[in-house]
Amino acid sequence: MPKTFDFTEAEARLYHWWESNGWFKPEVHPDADPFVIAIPPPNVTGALHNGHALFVSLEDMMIRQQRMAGKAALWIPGTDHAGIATQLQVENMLREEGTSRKEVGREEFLRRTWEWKERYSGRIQNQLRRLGASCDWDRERFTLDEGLSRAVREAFVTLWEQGLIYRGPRLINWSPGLQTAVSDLEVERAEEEGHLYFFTYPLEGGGGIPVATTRPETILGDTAVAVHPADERYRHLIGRTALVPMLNRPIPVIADEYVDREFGTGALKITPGHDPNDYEIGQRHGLPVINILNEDATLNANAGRYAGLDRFEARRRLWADMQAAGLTLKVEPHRHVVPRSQRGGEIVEPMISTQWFVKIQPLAEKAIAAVRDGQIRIVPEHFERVYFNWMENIQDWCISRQLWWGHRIPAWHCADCGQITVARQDPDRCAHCGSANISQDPDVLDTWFSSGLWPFSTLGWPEQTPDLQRYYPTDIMETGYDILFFWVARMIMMGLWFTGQAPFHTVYLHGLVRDEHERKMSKTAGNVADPIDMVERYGADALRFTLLTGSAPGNDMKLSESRIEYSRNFGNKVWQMARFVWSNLDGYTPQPISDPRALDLPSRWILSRLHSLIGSVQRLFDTYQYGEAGRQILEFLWSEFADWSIEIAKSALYGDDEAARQRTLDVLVHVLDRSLRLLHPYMPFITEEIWRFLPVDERPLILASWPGADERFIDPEAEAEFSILMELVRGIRNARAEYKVEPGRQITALVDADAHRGLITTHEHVFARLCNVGELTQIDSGAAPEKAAAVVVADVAIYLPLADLVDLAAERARLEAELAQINQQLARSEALLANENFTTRAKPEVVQRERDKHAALNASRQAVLDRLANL
RNA sequence: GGGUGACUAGCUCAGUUGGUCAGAGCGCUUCCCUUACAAGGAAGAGGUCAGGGGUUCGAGUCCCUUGUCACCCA
Repeated sequence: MPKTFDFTEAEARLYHWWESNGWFKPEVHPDADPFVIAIPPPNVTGALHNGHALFVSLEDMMIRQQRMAGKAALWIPGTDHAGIATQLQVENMLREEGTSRKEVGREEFLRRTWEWKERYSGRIQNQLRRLGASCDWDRERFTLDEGLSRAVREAFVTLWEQGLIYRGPRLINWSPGLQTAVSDLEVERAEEEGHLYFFTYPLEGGGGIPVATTRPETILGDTAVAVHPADERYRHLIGRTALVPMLNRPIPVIADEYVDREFGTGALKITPGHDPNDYEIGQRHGLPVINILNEDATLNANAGRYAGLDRFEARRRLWADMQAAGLTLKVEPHRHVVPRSQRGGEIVEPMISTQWFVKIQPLAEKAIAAVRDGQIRIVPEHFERVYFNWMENIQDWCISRQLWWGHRIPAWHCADCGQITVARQDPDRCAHCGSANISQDPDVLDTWFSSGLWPFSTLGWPEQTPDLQRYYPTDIMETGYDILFFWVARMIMMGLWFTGQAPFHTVYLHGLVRDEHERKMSKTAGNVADPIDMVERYGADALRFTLLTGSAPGNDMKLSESRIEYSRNFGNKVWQMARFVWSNLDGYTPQPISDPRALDLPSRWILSRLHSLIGSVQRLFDTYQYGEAGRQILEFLWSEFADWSIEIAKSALYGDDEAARQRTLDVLVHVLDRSLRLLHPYMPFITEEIWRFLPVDERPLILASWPGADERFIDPEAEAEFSILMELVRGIRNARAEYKVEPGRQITALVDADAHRGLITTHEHVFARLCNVGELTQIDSGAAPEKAAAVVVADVAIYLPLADLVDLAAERARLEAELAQINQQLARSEALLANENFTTRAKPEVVQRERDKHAALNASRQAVLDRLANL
């Protein structure tokens, strides 16, 4: 084995080896139960950032573990066409070329976008490979693939036929920058500094009502002024007619309890065409709806002389004119919520527009029920409440986008009869009047409409393909909580609706990876870090292990480089452990361990620890606690196997007893073997590379079986006995450090061990190796010399005669401190045991453990007291 | 307004069947290049687990409440 692991070289080689042998495919276990994850498809023209690296690590870990557990593990990779994001990129490119999408036309634009897609789609595949993703590349999908497009069409037509898709004018969110409608979810609202404009709404026949607004230009679209019916100030004005400033359009003064008497002037201008609340009020009162905006957010003819002006320019001009007309009162600074486009960042305008909608209620009901009755489980559980909270207040989904990049809506408008034909096959005639004068709707579907079908469209739906039959429903949907509504909820709704089955039984939501300023990774924030940078510096295993152990499900994490470095160091540590074992394998033939009870104490101890670890890891995996499992594996390997087992094993390995050597190697290899299996889903590369050097299994580690805990190795007695040895070693090391004994200086020790005399004499080599004690001599109680440091554990007292170093006063102080500590613990223990409620109601093993502890403490206390008396 | 989460060592964070759970990394102090590993080893210092109340024999761990912060939805 090389002295260190060259991850750069090995990662590429191993990945190719795995992939070219078809080991990422579920067919490696043709008859097994499947285990399926559909990847959350990243934007095809994007690049993966550290947030993506987290999901890749998690999903690959799940897939690898299940594959080792014998499942037909299938991880379906793929990408999303990401309508708005991609179109924006291509439009930017065109702008740089001095042209625009409207200039080049739809066909040319799409050609250019496909070109763009081809150029960038390889980037994500490469990144996934670099991270070690063991996905089945033969089953890779893209949302605009022919098959997936068929699925989209089938879904759309079905919903239309079921009366669940409708088209009509509604108040929607209009993004003037993107020139498309966007869904509620694609609008981000934040408080911003703005102004509150106070003015007088003139009344026909004289007088006026003071009104306040944050968007004066919307005055031009007002169709009423509302006051609270119980407001004494304005009550008498209800029923009168107001005149829209500058336009002199007459509108009624109405009464509505929605009006907040405390806000502004207590009177509210109503603009149903450009405000959701006003729209509601307008509906209640049968008010007309006036749209004053063009698609680019300039004002239209309804704005009279302001037509053609940009919305903000119109605001200034109108206000100036109103000022000149003496209608304005004051302008105050005001914090208010401003809706902005999630993608473009510009202010979104509520606007009346004819769009396509999904009547979502019937779908949502099924989706709520599926989680409610446990068909689908969300991890961590508290997100179920978040899910219900949203689902129960869900609004119809605006699915049309005025974009070109996406699935074109399969609807044709008839120029003759005005009817709509929705069809699975492109029609050439109107289904209603037979006219050939039809044209396809120009809009495309919201990207999430196709993503919602992902778990089954990737497997061939609507065709009943063998893959669909074998691998659907999938098992786990692992993704970030930030797209719970965008995507997960819609997959659940559409999965249930179209396949009659929940698309997965578990939703595992990971937290967000944030940068050092705790910002979410996003292209707009410009803080995206390419995970490959870290892979190149520390290796994929280090990054993966860090991401997997650094956070709890649903919790955000800050990715710190020092943590990645530590993971890299851990990988190296594992490599060195393996190299040590490997270097002792000359002439060794592995033997299974047949009788654990025949082994020495350190062996029984580490085997017991290992198998309890295996059990613990299994329990943690079963409850999705991957981080904790990973940390326990590290803790075991580093703090138990390396620090104790390997060190102690050296005595046998360097000795002359061939049988002992064989037994020791059997144990080391056994532990290493199982540990590598446990670690492989976390650190696939280094573990696979080590595996190749060990005489353990013919199969590659990626296909090796997942270990199970073997009860025969669980040995609480050995663990208890060995912990005494550990405590003694630590005590001696501590005493040596306190008395500043040079590490290289071998010392002798006198032992006064009561019942544990045998334990000490049998393990002299342990003390020799771990704390450099050359010779252990048994002595009678009280026979220790004065000038010696005492180390006490249970009924064992070890004296280190450090004549020239031991200062009696210091030693007394040391022992006094220890006594105080023992007394403290003893007091707690005694109080507990004296409590009848505890001894009768606590679990027996807990009580027994407390009794053992109490006995040991008592023994220690007596020994320390004796020693103090003798000093 | 509705909902969710966080508050644990100087910093970043683990701690999900309630009983060695008071931990890890980094940082800090003191030693050691001991033939697997200085990407390492050994020994330490450091926290009344935000405040209060409750359930329990026993609570960072469950319940209520207060405070601060963050996020989501309207």
